[in-house]
Amino acid sequence: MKKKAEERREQILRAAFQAVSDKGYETVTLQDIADYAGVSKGVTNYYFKNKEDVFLSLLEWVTDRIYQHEHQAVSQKTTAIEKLEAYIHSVFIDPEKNKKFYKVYLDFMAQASRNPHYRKINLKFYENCWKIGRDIVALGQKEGTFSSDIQADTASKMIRSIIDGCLIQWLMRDEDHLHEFYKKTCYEVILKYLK
Amino acid sequence: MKKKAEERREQILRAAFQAVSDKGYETVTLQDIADYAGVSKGVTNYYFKNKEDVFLSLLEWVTDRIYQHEHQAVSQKTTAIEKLEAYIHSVFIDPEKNKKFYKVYLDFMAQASRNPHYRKINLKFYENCWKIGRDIVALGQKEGTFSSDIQADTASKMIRSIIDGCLIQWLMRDEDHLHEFYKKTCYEVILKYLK
Amino acid sequence: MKKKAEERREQILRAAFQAVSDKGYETVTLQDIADYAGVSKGVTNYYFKNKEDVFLSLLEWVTDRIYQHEHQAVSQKTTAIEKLEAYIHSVFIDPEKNKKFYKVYLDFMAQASRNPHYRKINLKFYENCWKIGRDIVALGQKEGTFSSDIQADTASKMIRSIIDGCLIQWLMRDEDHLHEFYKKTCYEVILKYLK
Amino acid sequence: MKKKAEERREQILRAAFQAVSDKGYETVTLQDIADYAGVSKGVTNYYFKNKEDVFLSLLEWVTDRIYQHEHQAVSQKTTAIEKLEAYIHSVFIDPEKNKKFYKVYLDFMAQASRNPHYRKINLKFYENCWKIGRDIVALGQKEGTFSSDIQADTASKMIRSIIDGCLIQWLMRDEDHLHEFYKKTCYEVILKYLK
DNA sequence: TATGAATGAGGCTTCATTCAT
DNA sequence: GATGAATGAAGCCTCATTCAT
Repeated sequence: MKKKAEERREQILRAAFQAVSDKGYETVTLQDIADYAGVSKGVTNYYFKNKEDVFLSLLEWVTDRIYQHEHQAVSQKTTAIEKLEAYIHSVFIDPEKNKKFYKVYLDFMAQASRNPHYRKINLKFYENCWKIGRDIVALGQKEGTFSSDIQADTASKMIRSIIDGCLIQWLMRDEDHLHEFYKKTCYEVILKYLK
Repeated sequence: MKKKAEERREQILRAAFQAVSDKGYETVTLQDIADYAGVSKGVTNYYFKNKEDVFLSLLEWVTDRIYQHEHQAVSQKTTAIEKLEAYIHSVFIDPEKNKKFYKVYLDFMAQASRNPHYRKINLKFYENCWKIGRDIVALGQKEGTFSSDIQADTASKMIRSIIDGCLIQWLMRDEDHLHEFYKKTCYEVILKYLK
Repeated sequence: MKKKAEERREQILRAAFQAVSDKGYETVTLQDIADYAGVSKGVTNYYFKNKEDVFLSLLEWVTDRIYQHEHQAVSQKTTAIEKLEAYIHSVFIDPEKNKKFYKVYLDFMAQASRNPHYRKINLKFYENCWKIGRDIVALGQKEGTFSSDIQADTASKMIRSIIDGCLIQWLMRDEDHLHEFYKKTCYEVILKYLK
Repeated sequence: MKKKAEERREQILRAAFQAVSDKGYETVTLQDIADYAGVSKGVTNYYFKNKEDVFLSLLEWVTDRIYQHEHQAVSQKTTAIEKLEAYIHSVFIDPEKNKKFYKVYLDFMAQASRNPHYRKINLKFYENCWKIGRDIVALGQKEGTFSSDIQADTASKMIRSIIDGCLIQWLMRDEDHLHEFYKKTCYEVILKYLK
């Protein structure tokens, strides 16, 4: 039954993800989430302590999924350049998915700016992302592909800043066709920075 | 009397800015704003059509102020490098102010991701910022300081992406002392990109 | 200045009449009335104690005007039948005016059913109307036109009941062209009753 | 469970009827209705979309109940005169009930004069009432009791006009003992008209 | 006299949460 | 486990009224 419960929770989180993406963090109601999940209103309160608990769980779940996806993509490549490409490629997955995630992610960052619980979960996500970046940079330096003037640690922070900065700006412009532009340019900026 | 009303509106916007920064876009109430402004509850509805009108006005007001400040800083310098430095310097003004603004700005971007009214105001802000960046890059290219391989237009988008990406990451980490790090590194990344 | 004030009050009452007819007793605001009167918001409170005072004055003013009009019409005729015709004619004046008045009058009767102040004013109106009816019936009986089986007093109550009943039903049906039907049939019913 | 909900709605409508009768359409609050129903404030919004929905439902419910009552009374008699008597008797049921209903009904007519939703419901009520009247008149004509000069259709409109006109005037006069007078005279006027 | 800025009470409505079934 | 009826807190908004100018 532990198994069943786990599935139920994920079903709700998945619904919550879609619901929040559609309606926004503060606008979405527990009723909305229940509707999206195709369950009754009470269920959410049965599997989660309260609304905030749903959202904290959602942030954790979604950032972890994103990270796993990125990690997997990168780990399948061998050279630093290939890994960097794979990373960017997995991050800029496609307009639909990026939109869905970054809408929710912006909501959570807005919360995180005032609520340490969200901040803590986001920090874990950051650290995972930084790790990916740091490893790529370190590998590139070992390969001689990237400049040894830069610090892998510092670079990892910048890589994620640039990625998030680009995808947020892309989201704000609300023109799907620019996705390609931001993906390509983001990659170029990072590459030039690392070389 | 037109004058008086204008002052009143700004007084309320100023209060709203502080209130939203403290409590968050969705959490803040009109009562909060009135309290911050030291006026009665009804005043907000007297000077603004409704809550959303306050917020739209606030976004417009605050982004315009920011832009004016940046513009002024840059226009006082003559070389591209000086201008870029001045730009970064005026953006990364200080931890307190950056925190205050980016908290509110994140809130608004979260709204903008679903509400075209906010998106439109933000786009105007973007365009202003891009203009600053584009002019600096174009000048740098004319001076021979910056590479002529890059497009000023493209670069201007990246400059702002990097800036916002850095400041958001900085805000999320909630460590004031990192402000210096992000400011310096942001500048370096941009410079390396432009050269 | 007593004169001036009286004119101002009437200007406001006239505006209030139109405003209430358009928007309804409970929906209309003092601002609406001021707008209709082309004066500033404060004026209403200057010439009337409060909102209820405006409405009480309005009911008094409008019912008195109606009565004066009816009275004048009837007094110009000599025979009972002519007077009755003139009465009905002046009551069923035209669709536009009947609509305007009965909308307001219904509002006031709804109030009067619970508020004795309105009830008292309406009673005065009733008594005026009854007087018209009673005089017509008495004259008709003296002439030998109307049956002497009926009591003039009783008949006067019925005459007004039938009139109001007809015009209210007409108003509720919201078909202007039925005005003629109700006018004609109302007259016939009364006549048959009196003969 | 559908059953339970239906009962709840009726419980609320019953409470609303009493509350509106006591306090008036515009004065009554949802809190009042909840109090009268002995439930919490939220319940009303649970069973009805909003305040207007409560009122529309109330008008429909109450006019239907009245009609059913009248219809039943009439259908138990066989001759036209008996039916007419039964109709008047069921309409002029007693001062208490007439007061309660006509207070509410006046409120609704005041609304109906501007709001087509109310008007539509009232029209259905009218049509039901007219049907009762028309059938009585037609029967009377077939029996030879009533004049064949009048049109049943026209008469049905007049019958209801006279009834409403009398009961409204009676309500406005606020003297319970006059109930008998209006009942008797109303009947006489109608009878004389039909003969 | 007249204006309209300011106040604050009060109502509708939404919704997280509880809890009996 | 699951449901959804019921509660009541809290916010937005409207508007009569006051009052300084």
